[in-house]
Order: sequence, then structure tokens, then C-alpha cells
Amino acid sequence: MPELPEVETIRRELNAGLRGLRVRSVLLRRPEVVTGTRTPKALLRGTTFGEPARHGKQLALVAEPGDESAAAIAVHLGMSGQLLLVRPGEAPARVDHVHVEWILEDSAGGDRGRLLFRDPRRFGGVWTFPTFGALRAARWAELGPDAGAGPVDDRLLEFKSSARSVKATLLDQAVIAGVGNIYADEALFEAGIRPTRPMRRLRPKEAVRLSDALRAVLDRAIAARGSTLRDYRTSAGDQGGFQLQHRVYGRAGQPCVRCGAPLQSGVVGQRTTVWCRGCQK
DNA sequence: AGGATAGCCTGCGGGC
DNA sequence: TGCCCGCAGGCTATCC
Repeated sequence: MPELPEVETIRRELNAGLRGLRVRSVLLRRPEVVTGTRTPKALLRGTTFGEPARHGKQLALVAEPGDESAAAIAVHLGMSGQLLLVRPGEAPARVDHVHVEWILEDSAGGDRGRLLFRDPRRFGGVWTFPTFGALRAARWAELGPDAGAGPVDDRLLEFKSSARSVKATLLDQAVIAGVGNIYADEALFEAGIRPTRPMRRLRPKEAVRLSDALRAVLDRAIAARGSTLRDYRTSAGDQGGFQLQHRVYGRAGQPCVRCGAPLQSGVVGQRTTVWCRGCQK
């Protein structure tokens, strides 16, 4: 499920494999996945890819030179979205649910394969903008600070009078961008904080612990190239490896890795949540 | 303010 | 074997 580590993994791979390639043409197979102008030009036909950008779970494919005035599109992977880089002459693993294809060429006009946006459940999508600056102003301005960009304890303490649970707060992209159900549960376990705890009961020391835990979990997940539960693949089509390191997510009823007691599960912030009653206070 | 609910959509696994 | 049902996850909208 693409959260920050999965999207960052894809961003890095696209930076290595897509940057410098030019869009020869665009095939829009299912137009309704695109919001905004749906012309080939708005979908970057004729431009050369620069370094992709990311904020939280959102990715921006930016044309050279990559500044605020460069052409850009936003891609959100939602639940099941994939951005797959297919080499010339290669066949993608699957061709169903491919909604957009960018046909790629090098500066000499040689075939460099395709980039595919595939999204079976269609919770994701593509948004077109005149410029990267407009994209940031329209789509990223409402997001909180990126969870991977720096400490978030000060940000969390802004909610010190809130009755909302710490889990629901972590999942709110306007508070902190990039955390989803997996990494919220993993970070809360690592920090020893119960997901149901109201924000107003979070002590400053615990906010620091949670910020540190979040950073540590996200770093380890990026190093493992994300978590593949079902749909997530890197742009090379590979699975991530961090699912093997999950301590609580998906482990309801199994023994806590720290104390051995069976892990508790319930619904917190409208999401299935797993925690240890003994280790998380 | 924020909790609850529904909706979007597909695929999978459990139960029968 | 096959059908039905529930559920998974990210996000938005609506109602209370």
C-alpha cells in the first residue's frame, strides 16, 4: 500500500530510469483517471523528464529544467496504483488496468520503452497542471510537512489540546504527509504509545519519541524498498521487503516481539489497528 | 472539532 | 468447484 516509503522508492527508481527521456506520445486509455486538462500536451508529450518530486504519498513528474515554471503532473497511487517502467521490447507483467502510457524516446529519437500508470482499484489518479509551481500551490499546499523531511514533534505538539487519537492524527495528511495505516501502527509500537491515546495526553517527551520512531521506521522501510502486501511494486516491477520486518501491522493475535503477549486489534480512527497492550501505554 | 458512515473499485480469501 | 460476503486500503463528502 503506497505510503511514503513506497512512493519514495518509486521516485528514486524513476529518477534513475526516467530522467532525461522524452515523451514521444501519450496513450490515455481511461480518461477519467486524469483530472484537469486531458490533452497529450498537458500529459507532458514533447517534454523531457527531470527529477521527480514527492510530498507525502504524492509524486510529481516534472519536465526539465525542474523549476517552478516547468511542466508537471501529479500522480497519486491511492491503494493499488503502480508506475511501471517497461524497457524497449519488454512486455509488462500485466496489461489489465493500465490507464495511461507514456511512450519514451531518447534525445536521438530512439525507442526507450514506456512508463505505465496501472491502478486496478482506481483510488489513485493523475492531475495535470500548467506548471510545477501551480501543482504545488494547488495540491501540496494543503498537506502537512513531509514525514521524512525532518522532526515532527513540534508539529504534533500543535495539537496538544485535541481530543483526537494520536493514530487518527498521524493518518491526517494535513497534519503530517506520508503516513498511512502500516507505518502509523509500526511507529506507535516503536514509540511505546497506544494508538487510542488522545493528543492532549501526549507529553512533549513522547512527541519526541514518536517523531524519532517515525523517522526510524520510515528510514528502515525505504532501505527495504517499501512493504508489498499485495499490489505494491517498484517501478521495475519488484516487490518491497519491509513487510518481513512488520512488528504489529497484520499481526493481530500473534505474540508481541517484545513481551510475547498476543497483540490486540481494533478500529481506531476508522482503521484496523494493531498494538500491544503491555508495551504501548 | 471530529466521529461516524458511505462511496469510489477490484481482488482475494473464508465460509458454506 | 463455485457463489456470496466481507474486507483491505487512501481519500473525500456529508451528516451529526
